[in-house]
Amino acid sequence: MDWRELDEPAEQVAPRLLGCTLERDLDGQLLRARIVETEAYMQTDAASHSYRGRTPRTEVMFGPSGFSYVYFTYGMHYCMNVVCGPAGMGAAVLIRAVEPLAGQDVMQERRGGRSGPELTNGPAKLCQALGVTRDLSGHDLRTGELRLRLEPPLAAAAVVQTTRIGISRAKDVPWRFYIRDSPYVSKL
DNA sequence: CGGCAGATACGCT
DNA sequence: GCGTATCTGCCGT
Repeated sequence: MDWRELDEPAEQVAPRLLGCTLERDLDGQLLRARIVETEAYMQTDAASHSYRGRTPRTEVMFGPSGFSYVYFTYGMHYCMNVVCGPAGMGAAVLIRAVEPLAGQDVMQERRGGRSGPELTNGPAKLCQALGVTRDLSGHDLRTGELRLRLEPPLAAAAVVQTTRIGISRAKDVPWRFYIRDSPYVSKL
């Protein structure tokens, strides 16, 4: 596991995180999930929270890579990012969808009884399933109650690159990546 | 299954 | 004040 890979620009880290796993310790249970969809956000990017410079909320995006950036939006949802490089730049990768690997029963409970892809096929859905809130923003993903495990990179042929979703600016930038044919992708 | 409205609070202008 | 890196339920096809 070489965490220096996260120092690369977000558009490079985003596809790299596909196939990697998230581990979450919650109420004595271990939850595991495989990342199947990501989006890159760079400081020079009008759609990024870091675009207009440092603020208390986005400070963590400008810090070292390998930490989480969790934000609250639409008055009720959390979304989680993996902070990446280059060092000193406000860049991060949004985790848009994951595939449950362990602890599906807990996730189902947390998701109001839903099952299958509805557990985690969206950035706010996966945060609800995994119990990720703003308390975990700025958390070191190498250790503690929420961890990222780097797995070997996927073959390029298994990765689809396209435009991002749910934004109003820089809509044409192709920085959304997902695993081809994964049923857990938020939207094709 | 696709489109639309409503929920609801926070950060930034 | 206003817009939001969203989700859900409800409607129609």
